[in-house]
Amino acid sequence: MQNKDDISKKPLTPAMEDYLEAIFNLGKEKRVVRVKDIAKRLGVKMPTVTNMLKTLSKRELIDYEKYEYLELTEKGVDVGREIHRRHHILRGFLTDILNVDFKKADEEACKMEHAVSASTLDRFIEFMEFVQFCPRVGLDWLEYFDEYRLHGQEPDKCLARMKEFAGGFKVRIKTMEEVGGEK
Amino acid sequence: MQNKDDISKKPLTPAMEDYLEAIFNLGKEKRVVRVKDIAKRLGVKMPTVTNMLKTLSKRELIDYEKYEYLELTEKGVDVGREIHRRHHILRGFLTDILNVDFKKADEEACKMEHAVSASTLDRFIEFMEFVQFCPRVGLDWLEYFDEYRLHGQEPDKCLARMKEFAGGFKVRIKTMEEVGGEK
DNA sequence: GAACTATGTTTTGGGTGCCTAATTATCACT
DNA sequence: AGTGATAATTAGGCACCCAAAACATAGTTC
Repeated sequence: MQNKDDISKKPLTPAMEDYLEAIFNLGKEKRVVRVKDIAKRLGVKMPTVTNMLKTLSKRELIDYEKYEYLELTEKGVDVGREIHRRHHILRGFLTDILNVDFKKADEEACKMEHAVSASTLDRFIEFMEFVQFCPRVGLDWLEYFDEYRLHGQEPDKCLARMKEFAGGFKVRIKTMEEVGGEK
Repeated sequence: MQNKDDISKKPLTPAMEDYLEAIFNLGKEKRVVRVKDIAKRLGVKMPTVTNMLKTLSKRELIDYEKYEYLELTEKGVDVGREIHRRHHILRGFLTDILNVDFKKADEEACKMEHAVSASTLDRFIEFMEFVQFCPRVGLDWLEYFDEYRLHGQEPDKCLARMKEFAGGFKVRIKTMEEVGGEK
């Protein structure tokens, strides 16, 4: 009893999560999931996959008999979906907010998804919702960011935009020492 | 010649980067850096540190003779400073933008700092600068985000705030399917 | 039904990163 | 100089992740 519980309580390693995500995604793309496909998707060799499948099977995250098809268990699906969700959210943040190109965003999201806690991930979601939701920043605000990025710090431009729909008001500009810099 | 080059080209592992960052920070805090201090800082045992020091020494990232003081090489300082900078920026993003509490932000920045490329990190910096810099979103905008987080989606409030300094205007609200959601 | 092909598995081994236990070096003090 | 406390190292082992090579299974083709 304690033995079984111990197994299910052990935290998953990042690699396990990657495999479950890959299997989850392949399961949605194809009729059956093959060892070969998993290997290709993750850029590893087939024996490596076989090993991991045995581990995942012991953990009751997949149903798997050798030489047979494999399927995620209910628990496995939960994990796979959660990791896929993280990936999706973080990639969305990188592409939509920070304007990172898709390929790079996809790669980095794949690493970040193991570093970020559930609660912090929620903050990412709330933040992205907020950006879209609050009229003060939503709309074409992100386009301004793009301009800012590409043409350097031009407060006049940003100010001018502001004044288009608001009266003049005081601007407080913090020094950037605390944000960026090692000097 | 090829041998030596190979050594310097191999990418650093996350663990190596953590050690270099720790040594870099300790070097600024104390007169000398001890194995014991590194172990305490990173939450590992002393033999583990000794092992890693040998590795880092082979890579010419530290100068180190056993039982003697250790120092970062020029190359080691560069890496240490860069990692420290990443840590600082990402933690700043988590605390200042997403409102994650310091302790958790510090922990997660420590993992994220190995996942994010230099160029993406620059986007983080630019974004944070932009938030402070552009009067349209700077100022007390982040306080609005906090309210939004804590009291749920209340477009009226956000709209009301907006109207305080701008005339009424149309609001476009995107569905969140693409941002959050697995359903 | 024998050879061929695609796919999956086992065996063996390497690299990293961590640990414990036992050993050795260093320093301060009398 | 000798002794004890502190610091650092060596030795040995475990978990995780990967890969090359040899072997196993099933299906196809002639």
